[in-house]
Amino acid sequence: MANRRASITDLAKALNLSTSTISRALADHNDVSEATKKRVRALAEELSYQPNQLAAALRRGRTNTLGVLVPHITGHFFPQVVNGIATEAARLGFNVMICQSNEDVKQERKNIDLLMNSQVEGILVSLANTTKDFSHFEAVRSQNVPLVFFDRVVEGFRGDNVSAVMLDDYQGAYQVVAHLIEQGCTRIAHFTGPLHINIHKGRHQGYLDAMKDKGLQPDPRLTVFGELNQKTGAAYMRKLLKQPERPDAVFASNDLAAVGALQELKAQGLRVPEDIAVAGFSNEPFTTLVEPQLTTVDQGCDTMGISAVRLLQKMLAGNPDRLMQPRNVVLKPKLLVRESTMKK
Amino acid sequence: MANRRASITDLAKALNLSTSTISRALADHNDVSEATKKRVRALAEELSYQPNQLAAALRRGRTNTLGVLVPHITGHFFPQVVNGIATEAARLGFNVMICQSNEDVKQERKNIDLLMNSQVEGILVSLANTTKDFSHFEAVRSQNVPLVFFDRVVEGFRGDNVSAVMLDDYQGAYQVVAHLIEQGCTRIAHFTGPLHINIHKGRHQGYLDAMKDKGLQPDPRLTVFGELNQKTGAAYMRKLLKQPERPDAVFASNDLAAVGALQELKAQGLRVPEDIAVAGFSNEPFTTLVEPQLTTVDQGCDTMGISAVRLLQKMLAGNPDRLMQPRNVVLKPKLLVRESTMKK
DNA sequence: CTGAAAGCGCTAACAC
DNA sequence: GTGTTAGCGCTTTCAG
Repeated sequence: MANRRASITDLAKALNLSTSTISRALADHNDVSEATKKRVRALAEELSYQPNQLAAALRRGRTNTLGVLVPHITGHFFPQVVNGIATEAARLGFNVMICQSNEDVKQERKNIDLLMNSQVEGILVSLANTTKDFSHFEAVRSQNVPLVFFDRVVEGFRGDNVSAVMLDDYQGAYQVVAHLIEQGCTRIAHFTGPLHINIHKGRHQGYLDAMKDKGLQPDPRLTVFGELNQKTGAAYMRKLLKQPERPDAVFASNDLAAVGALQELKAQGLRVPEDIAVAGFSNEPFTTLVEPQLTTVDQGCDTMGISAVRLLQKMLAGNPDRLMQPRNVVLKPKLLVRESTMKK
Repeated sequence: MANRRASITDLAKALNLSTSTISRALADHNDVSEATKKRVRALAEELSYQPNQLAAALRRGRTNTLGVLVPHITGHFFPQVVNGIATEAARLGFNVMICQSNEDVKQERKNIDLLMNSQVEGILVSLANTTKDFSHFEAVRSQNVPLVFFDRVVEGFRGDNVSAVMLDDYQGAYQVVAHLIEQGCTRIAHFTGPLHINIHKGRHQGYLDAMKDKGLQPDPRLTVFGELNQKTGAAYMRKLLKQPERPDAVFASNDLAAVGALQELKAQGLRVPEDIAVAGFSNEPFTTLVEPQLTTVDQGCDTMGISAVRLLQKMLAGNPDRLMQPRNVVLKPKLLVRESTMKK
């Protein structure tokens, strides 16, 4: 009843062949006669033989597996990127092992260990937002397991066989603001998160530079710093509307805050975009479900996953004695103009 | 430079000890002297030794890994369930291997093979919606690898060590409709997907029974069958509004269709819920972002994941000679009443 | 075309 | 406390 799984040895005994012949037959080597192959396959099928990857990988010294570590497996962004990773990895013949850190350095460290213990051939990581110490990546680097950071990348940790893929947040924000100005807006407010996080820093700078380049002086009273969610977005909007000179547009660094602003405006009887235009960032699925539909920036999540895997693949394929220089890929975001900013 | 990973053998040589002692020291066995343990640990640290799980698992005959197969890794529902699975599995000391079938039986089959080859100790599956043939699960069952289906379960495939976790869709729909009737609605329309899919069947039946139980005769012209998304939801609504006797409520079998209906109503200048109430199903994140906020049914995704793992754990822990009878867990959904149906 | 033999890195009897 | 030995299931020289 316990039905031990059939092994190559079992097949060998049953067919009165050696294990090597069985192994070769199953691998479809050309130096095995068709007749034997047929017999082997038939029996394998009959016993529903399943090769033991553990043993094969141990013997070969190759697992054909990539490790992925993300802060969350939920939400919109990361699952999308992971999907890109999984798809591209499958295309290249790799399996993928996925872990989440839950934004916790402790778990991040534990998962990196787990991936290393599992003998993955390369690792793709997006950092927990509390990660300040990178010692757990030392082992990865020192054993020359290629490492690609994506989206949330490290400034302080580089080296051979360590690369990064990120989005050009600056560019994305710049495009949004330039578009708003083109629509005739001049007093453009900006909701931003903490500037020590690279995405917010980039988006904020893009906002400032676009303003200046178009000859507008950004009014510091129109930039609001803080948490960015639906609630705070609404609160920030309310605050701004109380000021004497109110804005004619809002660019929020994420979509949730933009929706909050949108709802507050509607609640106060203001029209969007006629009175005040609103734009977000990330192209969350709900941006097409609110009214008016929200202008935002698409981050090409799949592309990020795909690029990350390709980068890894390059390091894997490269000459092992001549490690790859660190390389950064910066992806171009895409402005999606929708109703919430279309004045003309 | 190539920096081969340190092995137990390396440690043994360096310290002039046997591999068994090293192995025991690292595992913190009590029959190794503290002094030796210290030396071993120190060197292991220095060489940043990483145990090779492959070898250990091969030797032990246990991988401590559960396999998960979902139709998608994106969207809202599945990542949430997978999160529940991963969290509970971690709590129980299991690793998790996640695959997606992309709703394709071919890939489903391939992934099941992959999981079996990887020697997972149990498998959690939500079926691709095109899966009609279950032969690929035969191998799983025949080798007594415990199997838990969740959300999308099979009717035709059962056996020892095969269980299922699902949502009581009937109950959820019943609650929604009972609530609508309580709000004074009598002409309640229903948007449903194809009835051969168990979730739609259950929800439809819940709708019918709730009506009848409350003394209302469901009008067949108010039930619309078809694809359920934002676009079709709007279209179905438009169609219904053209009929002479229009509904005073709509219960859509998913949230996207409900939002479509909502938008159509607003576009035609009707008030929700005053003129027509609207309810959906699934508690998608966007249901609190639309206006009015959408009444819906929460499926307790995490709970589903957690239950599935616990069920698996029970089978794993059970007497291997006395296989566990198939068991089904049916989870209770939770009605979330929001603005879109609050008439009173 | 097939077989014998070695070994991937680790663990677990079994000895002493 | 520590060492010896065997072997998990597979692949891969090397011989024939």
